[in-house]
Amino acid sequence: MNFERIANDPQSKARAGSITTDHGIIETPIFMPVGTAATVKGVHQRELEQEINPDIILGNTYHLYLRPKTEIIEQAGGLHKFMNWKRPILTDSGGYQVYSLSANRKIKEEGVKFKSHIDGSLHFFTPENVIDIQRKIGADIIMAFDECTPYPCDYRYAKASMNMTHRWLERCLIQNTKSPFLYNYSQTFFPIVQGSVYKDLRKQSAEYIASKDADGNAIGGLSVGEPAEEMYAMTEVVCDILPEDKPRYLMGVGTPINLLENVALGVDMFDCVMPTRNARNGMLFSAHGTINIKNKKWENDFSSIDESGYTFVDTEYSKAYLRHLFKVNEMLGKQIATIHNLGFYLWLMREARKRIIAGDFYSWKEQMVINMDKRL
RNA sequence: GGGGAGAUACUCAAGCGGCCAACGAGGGCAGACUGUAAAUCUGCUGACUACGUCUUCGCAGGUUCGAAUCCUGCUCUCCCCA
Repeated sequence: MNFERIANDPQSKARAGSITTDHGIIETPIFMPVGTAATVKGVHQRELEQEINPDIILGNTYHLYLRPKTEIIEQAGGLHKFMNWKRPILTDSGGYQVYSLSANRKIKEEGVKFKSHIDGSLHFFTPENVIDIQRKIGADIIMAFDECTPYPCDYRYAKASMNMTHRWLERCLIQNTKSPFLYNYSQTFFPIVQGSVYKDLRKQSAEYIASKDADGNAIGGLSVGEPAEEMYAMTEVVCDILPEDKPRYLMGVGTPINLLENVALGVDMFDCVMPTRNARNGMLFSAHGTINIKNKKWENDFSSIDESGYTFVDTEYSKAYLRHLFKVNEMLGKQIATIHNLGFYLWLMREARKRIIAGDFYSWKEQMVINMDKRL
């Protein structure tokens, strides 16, 4: 994997770049749609590729390991072939499930014992076997096994958790060098910065992660309930330490405004379930704010979903029609909303990239943040 | 014609003397959602001059301190037999 920096914004720390992988080029900044269970929920691969057009998507180690099971993906020849997606894929390690499934797991130094949310069976994730599973899944970018620190979190816990994530990183790195690629392309490993909302911990963690000289670095443990200002403060601290010549991935973020603010701080990659999950729940994002398409006010609004036309659904369907589909709980409504939201998110990042290259990103971002901070 | 059952809020449907403005579900209205246990979850849903008041359980009377609940009559609906 190779990262090339193409432009820096003169008035912020935003940068435009290009990541080359064996499955294609990723132009940054990028938003990566989340496809946890080998599908970006509600979207056909054809629509994803041709309409939404992201350079890379996500998969999830924990969920794929449980279903369909790692071996099945291996038999299929890797996740790309299994799900018919030819562009790059990044898999999260299951570190987020350590956080989100906290009721069903036990953390120890050796690893994390999970009780399957599907059948109650016991599973043990370690830094080593998580690397092995990700080998078999075959994502282009694989993530370190970490603990996504909860919020709020006291200093002592945050520090201990961060240190454990660092120790786990050492083990991930060893395993990553030991285990050969299983398919005919290479996989890149990203370590993850933790440290909760404590600047000194974040600084310490970022320095530690930077010392590993990985091909890309991730910032985890944010967007877990903390105020946006705290998130920005942490990404700023961390981005200033992580190497400039390597892509920076802010995990799990976020709202369109979060994306732009973090791009301005030097983040290159994002992923978040928000555009897809919220779409299924009737929330649409746009350059002028968010709308809840289920609201009565759209009942007889026959204007197009979004005149900007990021994807075909924006201009081919009206708000009134989309509201109707939601009211009668037709699956097409969720599909249309998902395509729209992802189309918008991807447009937002492409536009940011253009602005960075053009040199007017900062003023554009400032105006966009104001425009998007509305409820329509 | 004979016998039986029933009418409860937008709908379906509990309640069968006071804890009932009335369970529950649907519908309606609104809110939440940030490395997806989420096509999920939460709140409100008789009216108001709103921590109180008023009007509601087919209609009209009655019994009772007190009725959606008991009694009488009426109207309507459904089922069975002829």
